[in-house]
Amino acid sequence: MVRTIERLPKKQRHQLLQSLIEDNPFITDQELTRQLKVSIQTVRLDRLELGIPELRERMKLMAERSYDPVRSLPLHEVIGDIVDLQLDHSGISLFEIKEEHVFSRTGIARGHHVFAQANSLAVAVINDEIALTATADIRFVRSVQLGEKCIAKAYVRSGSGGRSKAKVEVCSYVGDEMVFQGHFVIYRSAGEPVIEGGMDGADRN
Amino acid sequence: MVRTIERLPKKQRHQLLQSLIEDNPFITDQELTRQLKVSIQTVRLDRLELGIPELRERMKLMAERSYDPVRSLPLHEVIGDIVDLQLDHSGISLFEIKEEHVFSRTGIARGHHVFAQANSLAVAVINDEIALTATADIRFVRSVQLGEKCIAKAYVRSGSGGRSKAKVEVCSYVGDEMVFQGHFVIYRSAGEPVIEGGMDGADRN
DNA sequence: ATACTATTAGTACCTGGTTATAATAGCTGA
DNA sequence: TCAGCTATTATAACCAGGTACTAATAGTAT
Repeated sequence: MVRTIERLPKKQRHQLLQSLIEDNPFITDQELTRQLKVSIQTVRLDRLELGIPELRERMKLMAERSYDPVRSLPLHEVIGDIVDLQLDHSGISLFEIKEEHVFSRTGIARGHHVFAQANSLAVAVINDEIALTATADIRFVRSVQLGEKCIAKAYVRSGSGGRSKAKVEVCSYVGDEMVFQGHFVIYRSAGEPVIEGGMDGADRN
Repeated sequence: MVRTIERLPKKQRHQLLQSLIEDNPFITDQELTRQLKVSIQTVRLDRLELGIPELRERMKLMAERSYDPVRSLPLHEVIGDIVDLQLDHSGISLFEIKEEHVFSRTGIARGHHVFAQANSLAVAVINDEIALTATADIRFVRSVQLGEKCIAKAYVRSGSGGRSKAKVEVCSYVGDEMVFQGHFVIYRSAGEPVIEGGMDGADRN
């Protein structure tokens, strides 16, 4: 094994290749050939062994991940899945904390996502054509972690009649633990409730 | 002009092509050929005229945008573009209200987007490794419309020292008009500010 | 010597295009 | 009516960046 010192042993080359691709996924096999000082076939065999897809596949994967219609618009229309809705009375929604909702360093959910779930629910529970948040007084009781499922429960406290403001209280839980509490005041259009029945609210935008 | 009704006039085809690619950037010319009922050459001429790059270029652009090491984190994590940041003192961010942020029926921005901008800024302005929103007291002064540009200004009111809580006031404007006001209480890790100098904060995720 | 691994080489083929050239259809203005 | 124009389609050469397969070579271990 008088391996010419020029070239690394296979294992080390694999590691180097891994890291080269990792910190520049846009590198071609040609370039790798030059940097690793081995033939292009070797580079390709190495990729095969390591299960690293070709340049175009890598780009496609990155593009797809960033395109994912849910992910790219993390704050879409309604945040969370509304699983129960009694208009002008109460509602429940579920929201799972995913990668895109957390501080990457700590895995703790950004406050505005937790707020968004509560706000969406508070607006959805108001049985009116137009409902807008006027004020909110909120408290993040404890931080919510990546992977946890947030259950938000909303109760209309007053203003369920035809008045122009409604008060809604929303509490969010992970398991039994309360993680968020908020008092919302919601403007409503004019007490002209749109009769839509007690649907799941998915089409109430 | 007894154009066989099968095919659309050029202008409409261009529009259709635009929207087809827009809501599926991964479509090939082959598929477009089938959907538009014209030859692949026509599809390519159309792309040329419209300045739409080929599939691979589109994927590459998407991949690059999502990969850009500086931009990718702030883009996903912070809502709004931070244009000025004086740590522990003040900050300004811009956020344009787009289709995906409004109630489709009314064109009015959903409250949680306006909140998200303010919350992001309030957290960003705190010069600490970990900063979390504890409580917030917010008021939506007037509704924000589709297309309007929200300018959020944050000022640290107290707690800029090493204390474990900081108070931040954020006001958002459209032009001269105040549209949102919020008082945030932000938890900070332990008063161990990371010295980064007065940078623009782009690398503070 | 034999078998085995690592490396290199070469060829055919693939996708999803670009570029250039040409042919065709259909209408338009003089 | 006919030249000229636009829109469309066809054809062929070429490209990047690969995959898949076959084969040759060098060195090493048994």
